[in-house]
Amino acid sequence: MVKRGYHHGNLRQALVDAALDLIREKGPTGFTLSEAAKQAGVTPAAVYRHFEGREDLIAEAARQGYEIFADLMQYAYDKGQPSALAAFEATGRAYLAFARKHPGHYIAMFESGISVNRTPELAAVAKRAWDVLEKAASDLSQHIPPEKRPPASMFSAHIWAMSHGVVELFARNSPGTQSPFPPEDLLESGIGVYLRGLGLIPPDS
Amino acid sequence: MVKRGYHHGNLRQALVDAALDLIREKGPTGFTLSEAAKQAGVTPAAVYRHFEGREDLIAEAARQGYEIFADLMQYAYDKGQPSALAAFEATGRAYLAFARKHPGHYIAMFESGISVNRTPELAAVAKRAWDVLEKAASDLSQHIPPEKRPPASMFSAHIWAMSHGVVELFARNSPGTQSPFPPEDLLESGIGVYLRGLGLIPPDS
DNA sequence: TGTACATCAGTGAACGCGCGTTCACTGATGTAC
DNA sequence: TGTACATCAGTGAACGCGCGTTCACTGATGTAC
Repeated sequence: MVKRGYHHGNLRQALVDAALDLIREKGPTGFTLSEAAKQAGVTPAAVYRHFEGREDLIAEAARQGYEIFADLMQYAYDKGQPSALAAFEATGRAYLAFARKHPGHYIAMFESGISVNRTPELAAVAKRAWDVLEKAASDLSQHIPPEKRPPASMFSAHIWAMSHGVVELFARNSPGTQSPFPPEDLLESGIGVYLRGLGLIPPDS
Repeated sequence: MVKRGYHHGNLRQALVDAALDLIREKGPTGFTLSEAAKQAGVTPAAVYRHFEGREDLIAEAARQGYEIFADLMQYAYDKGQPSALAAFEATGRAYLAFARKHPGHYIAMFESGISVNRTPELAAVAKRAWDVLEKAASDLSQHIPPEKRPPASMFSAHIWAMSHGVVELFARNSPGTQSPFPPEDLLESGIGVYLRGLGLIPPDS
């Protein structure tokens, strides 16, 4: 435990961390500025030294999430090189791994209702993450004859949609109750079938 | 405009309808029991003649949504008969059509945080909808040699995940900003690639 | 058909609560000389 | 090295608000005779 007196030292980040905890535990609805302040050991009013308000705090949590997310995607992509297929599949797995490992960030990003266009910084970092996936899809589609090749943006949108759907429906408690299969397997097999449909892996495994 | 005096006549349903409107407009967070009551032209206290409370009202909205949803899925399935492929594709389209046409219901069902296991009725009707999709997937997979055939529940989970992902990311305003493609096209092409991957439609369209 | 009465579906006032936000303030820290 | 002072980062009290919920009530409706 770090000693502190009147001045906190790093209150801004402590508030973001508290917000992430609360968002994870209680959902974006249950999160309150006052409680985040309390958890950081500080008066609600102190929050206003660092953020414009409640929304601004959530937005910062989401921004940090996108930053981590983009880094993870980039790392997965790099690690899969030089195989375009390996790189692509690694980014798919990274998506789910991120959702699992950083649920607070994930919720702040995708379920809190804050728009990615809220600030230019937020839009930029979201685009960075997205671009990694699109790059991986683009690399991979070089193996498809040009006349049969779907646009990389469509390709990656399909994968993003399936990944997001698996997370929302099966990797969290909400409406899909529990999954009939582990979400990781579900996503991996789903992407497998999809890639087979594009002729990128052999028709029979 | 229907005349009414002291007694409303059909307050229960009027409250559900008001809730659906508010949920659509302001999200599940923005929805308040008091406002729903006001919109139905009634005192907040009157709500308690018909519902146990706020959550119960949302749950009823979700239940009605699942009812409509299951009916739509069933109708699409039936209409596609006797072709298993046509039936399956129709259910996929029905998913997106439902989300578009009944956004309030969709949000209450999938984004409001209420659990499908809240009541037996809710669980039952959700299962009914889900079973139609699984049946369609099961019919269709009869055309796959048994040893290569994925479990129908996995098959349908993939499709559900992609459908849900497309809706969440691209058919609503939230984080995917706007889609690079119309969501309907995105889902249709995604499912097409997937079915090709299962060998259910010819490799080259 | 008319009356008495039970039941039902609403009212309206009140409650306690926690929220986000504001404000003047003060204690701690850093810096110029 | 010591002192004066500006700046910074917190406090704590207060605010107005709308929320969900409760309660005793009353007006409207339906039914038995």
